[in-house]
Amino acid sequence: MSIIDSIQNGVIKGIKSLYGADITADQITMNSTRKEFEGDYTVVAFPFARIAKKKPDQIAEELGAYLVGEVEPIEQYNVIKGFLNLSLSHSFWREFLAGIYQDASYGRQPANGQKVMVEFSSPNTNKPLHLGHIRNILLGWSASRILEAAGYEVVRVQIINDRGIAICKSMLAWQKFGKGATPASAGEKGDHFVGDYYVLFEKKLREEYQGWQQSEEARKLFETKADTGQAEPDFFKAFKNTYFNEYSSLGAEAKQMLLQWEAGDPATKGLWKQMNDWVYQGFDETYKQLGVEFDQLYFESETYLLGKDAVQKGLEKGLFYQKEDGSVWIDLTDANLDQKLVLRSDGTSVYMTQDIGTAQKRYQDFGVDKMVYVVANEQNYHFQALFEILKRLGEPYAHGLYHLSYGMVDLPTGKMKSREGTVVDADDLIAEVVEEARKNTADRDTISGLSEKEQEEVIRQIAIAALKFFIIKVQPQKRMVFDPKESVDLQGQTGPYVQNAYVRVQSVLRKAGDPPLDAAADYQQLEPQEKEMLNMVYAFPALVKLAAEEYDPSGIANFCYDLAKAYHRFYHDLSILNAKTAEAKAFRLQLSQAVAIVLKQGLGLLGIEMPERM
RNA sequence: GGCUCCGUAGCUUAAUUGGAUAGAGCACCUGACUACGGAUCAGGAGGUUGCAGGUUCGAAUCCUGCCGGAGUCACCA
Repeated sequence: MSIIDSIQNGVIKGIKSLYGADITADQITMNSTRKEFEGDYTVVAFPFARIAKKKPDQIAEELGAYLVGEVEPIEQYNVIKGFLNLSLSHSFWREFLAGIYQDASYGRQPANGQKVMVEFSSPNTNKPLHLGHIRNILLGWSASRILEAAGYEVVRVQIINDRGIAICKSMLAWQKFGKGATPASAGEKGDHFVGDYYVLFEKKLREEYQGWQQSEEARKLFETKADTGQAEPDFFKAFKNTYFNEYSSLGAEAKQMLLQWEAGDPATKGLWKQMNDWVYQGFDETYKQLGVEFDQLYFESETYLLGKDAVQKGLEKGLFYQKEDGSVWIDLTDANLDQKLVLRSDGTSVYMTQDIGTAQKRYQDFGVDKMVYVVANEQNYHFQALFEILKRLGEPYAHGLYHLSYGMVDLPTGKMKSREGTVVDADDLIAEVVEEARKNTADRDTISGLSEKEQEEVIRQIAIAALKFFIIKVQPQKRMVFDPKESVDLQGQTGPYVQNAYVRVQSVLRKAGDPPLDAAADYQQLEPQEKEMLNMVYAFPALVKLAAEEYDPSGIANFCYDLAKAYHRFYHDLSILNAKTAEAKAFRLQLSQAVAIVLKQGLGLLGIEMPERM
């Protein structure tokens, strides 16, 4: 039983014995004592005023006296304006520390027998990954690590959007203009290579469209179809989609290619497979840089027809209804949602159909209890509807569905727009932070003893830490501003700052050798800096649990920063190896080890590695 | 327009889920050990928590109404 539970039980008993009232644990407001006051935990007495019919100060006083006698580790208390601050005995903290300072898995919960699937990244195959994907990937990866630490078995998946008109555009452009080039011959990463042909297609289409606008046909259309007063450029801007679908020869060719793909034409399929393979090789490099991997990939080309059976069954059960034109719908208005289409009038699937089918397939494949979808908040509505439908279909995992929704990433200059070329490329960004870390490392003489390969690895760890921490420290649902200049910062509230605290510990431990630390048990007078860290270390496992319940890694990031900060201060204020007594030295070495373990665990949950030197 | 999310120092952001004097970082200014690694530490300045009401012993947090921003309301994905 944790000390928090003990105190709560003590309060319940205390209220009963002092005032004869029954209360429950959730009526107790309790938190860590703020730094400026004496104590470890604080119980707020105000809520009991009504029950006890006394002033909060008096209640706090009486309850404090009761708890000191009742709950063993509580040694003393003080009351300030209705707040009861409780101090635990030094021996409690010494024993706690001795128990965990060598436990490298401290903070991890035992397996809970439940399985959760986390879907993240899920890119299209016609373009390289960008900053938006990075936020998605980092959130997905850290959420999965946190769930693991909370005791779940985790299955990491992505669904790859490998079909459709977009990839056909790249294929067509390559076929027409590529002259047989390959990523190898062009000396380019495969995803960038294929993305360039997508851009080329759009460029050629634009040229074609502009030429067409001068034609007789176009002029006539403008005269007959334009709204009165509509300027010519506005008209043609709005007309672009129709042009692509009905007039463009490039558009017709791309659509023809999509039809051939759907018909299973071997040549088209071959080209499609070739180009997608190039893309995957490119993606894999980026994933490797970011240190993420997946247990299972789902390809849309294999799942896009799923879900029709489910719709058919739902129709028979009366969950769905059919309109006269044959389209199938579900009425979600009583769930505060709309009527949603689940099958087109021509019998083909929509996004929703596919997602229903894919969820069912995943359950068949893995038998998971929960599914987490990491997808940007522009799809909030879609997932509400999807989850509601799966619930009504009676899917066994329906209670465990969660949409980990996150806000868009903006630049200091505003939104990222592919048309304006302001999209931040993932690989460029990674290269930039690595370069910055390299420069900073060169200014110091801290790792020159390592081999070149080891140095390179340390530089990469620092760079990736800066990037990841910068993104993960912001709560997911918030839209965030990403300033590339700040993201490469290695000082202040950053990943490298936290790494540095860990590296300091390692440095001290190397100097200390491996002395026996039994003397720590006789260390009497804990300093405030020490108690502050002990409180944090103690709170870590509960924080991991909370992060898992809320699918939110940002709290872990902020915690790691606070703990690192506390350690840096401690390190500055108090001497470890030259401590005045052997007891103090032993205790501080234990404490340093415990802090290092928590920092390594904590950053590990964010997907950030710890260097031993930096 | 309906629904959803967001609004905290110049900028980027916390706040233990309703608790004490709203806490950090960046940028700016001033300092620190011939000592365990200065990617560090200490100090200064910077706030009407978008605005106005309400609930409460207590509100950045909950409720109502405005203001501002974003997203979404497709037989697209």
